[in-house]
Amino acid sequence: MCGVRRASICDAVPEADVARLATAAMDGVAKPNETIIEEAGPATAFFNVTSGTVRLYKLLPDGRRQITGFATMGDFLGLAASGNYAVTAQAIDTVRYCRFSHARLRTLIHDIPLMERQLLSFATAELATAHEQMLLLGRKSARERVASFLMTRSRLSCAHRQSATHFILPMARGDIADYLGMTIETVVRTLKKLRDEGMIEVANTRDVIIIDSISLRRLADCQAGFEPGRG
Amino acid sequence: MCGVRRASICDAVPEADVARLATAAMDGVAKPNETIIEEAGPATAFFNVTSGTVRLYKLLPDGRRQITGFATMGDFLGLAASGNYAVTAQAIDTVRYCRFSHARLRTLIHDIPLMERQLLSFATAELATAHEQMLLLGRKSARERVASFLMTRSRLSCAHRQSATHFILPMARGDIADYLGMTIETVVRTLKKLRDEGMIEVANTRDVIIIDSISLRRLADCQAGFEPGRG
DNA sequence: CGGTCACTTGATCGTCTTCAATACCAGTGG
DNA sequence: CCACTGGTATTGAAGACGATCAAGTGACCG
Repeated sequence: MCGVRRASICDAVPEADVARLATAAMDGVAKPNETIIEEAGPATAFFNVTSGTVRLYKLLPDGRRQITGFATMGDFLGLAASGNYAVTAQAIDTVRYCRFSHARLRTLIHDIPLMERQLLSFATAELATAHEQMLLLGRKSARERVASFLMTRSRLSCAHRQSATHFILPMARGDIADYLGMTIETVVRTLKKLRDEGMIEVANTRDVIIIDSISLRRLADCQAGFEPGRG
Repeated sequence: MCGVRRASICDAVPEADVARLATAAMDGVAKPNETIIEEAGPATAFFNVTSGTVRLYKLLPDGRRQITGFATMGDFLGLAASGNYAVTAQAIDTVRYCRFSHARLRTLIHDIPLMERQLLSFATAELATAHEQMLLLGRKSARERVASFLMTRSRLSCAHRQSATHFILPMARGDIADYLGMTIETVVRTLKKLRDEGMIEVANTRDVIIIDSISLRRLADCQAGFEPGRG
């Protein structure tokens, strides 16, 4: 019995089918920095995160890393086009999840056709997020990237019924850097600058308070003129 | 009656259902630079490209553009998570397509459940491509980006039953730049350098011949040591 | 305490952008 | 036929943004 009922994939599943879902799922826990799925590894299961935060990333042979996203409660891991996973998924903190083997999921999808629609809907939403991130990586400045990141975290906090102006970052500077396509140093300097300019407050390196959300949003959305003379 | 039979989405549709598909589809043509779907516009239809090349992009308020991908024969446009399109789709050259209204597609999916699986499969493949592009945009150098782009075009040419070493780029330098997250000038200079180094040949700005595919691939995959002293 | 690890800060460097000029090519009309 | 035009491509010079390199700080832990 796992937290599957509260998770996004299963929200649309009729109450009557939840029991059947539960029999197909298996609980699991991953410790910090434990790898849950590995890029290019054979795709044998789907995962549904029930708590904690996961980093999804791809590596280059020389070690350069691009984090393609973070997964939290309700998110879905393991969609694979070919028979192999496209990205590595690694626990940032302690992560709890439900695991569905492909074989079981197949029969499940057969029994609950709505499930497939749910998966398509999830994949499509992910695709839109990926496109947004491509815009960030290809065309935004360091300032704009960090501002966008903070606004996204703020929205996420809000969606989890928590404060939009005060939230805690589960990931370290290095994760943020590899997510935004920059270096740790530039992330630190940019955060410091936003702090000095009075847009945000940062405590204990993980604790963020958004002071001037108007300016921050304008910066994240790349609307000019948030502060004349400092382009 | 459109080229729908040859297109990827419908490949898996039983021959018997093709007729039903055809009744739901409507032919269309887009002239160069004509917009087919618009970012944030209400999503009312799906499109299946049958010939030509489409650029998919997002814009920033100040005009910066990120091309998220190119669509060609067999590709699918218009997957939308919310009720609105995520990216703009614009014809590069003359584009022919099939159009399915959402309403009709819905009944179609009801009739042909396999269709939904096909859509999910397409979306998942797109997602993997997007992740690959995020790695490129966030972590690769200009040289590596251009090499990756050329290798991708080579693979595409190959998949279309044409030469892997000689192909024609349907898009202009500006499109390549906005796809790779760089400027036109840097694209030009990088291509020139690869030409000077004997990896490729370029004629008429659109005609590419890959001379040294080993080195080019090594560069694209970011494996060091392709040419000592010129890192 | 001495160790490690993450974060922060400073100085320097290089890649890519920006700005500007020029070349090129197709189409148009004198 | 040839100037003229508009768009795309190319090349050069200068500058900026962010990366790299290096040092220092602080927290946590054995």
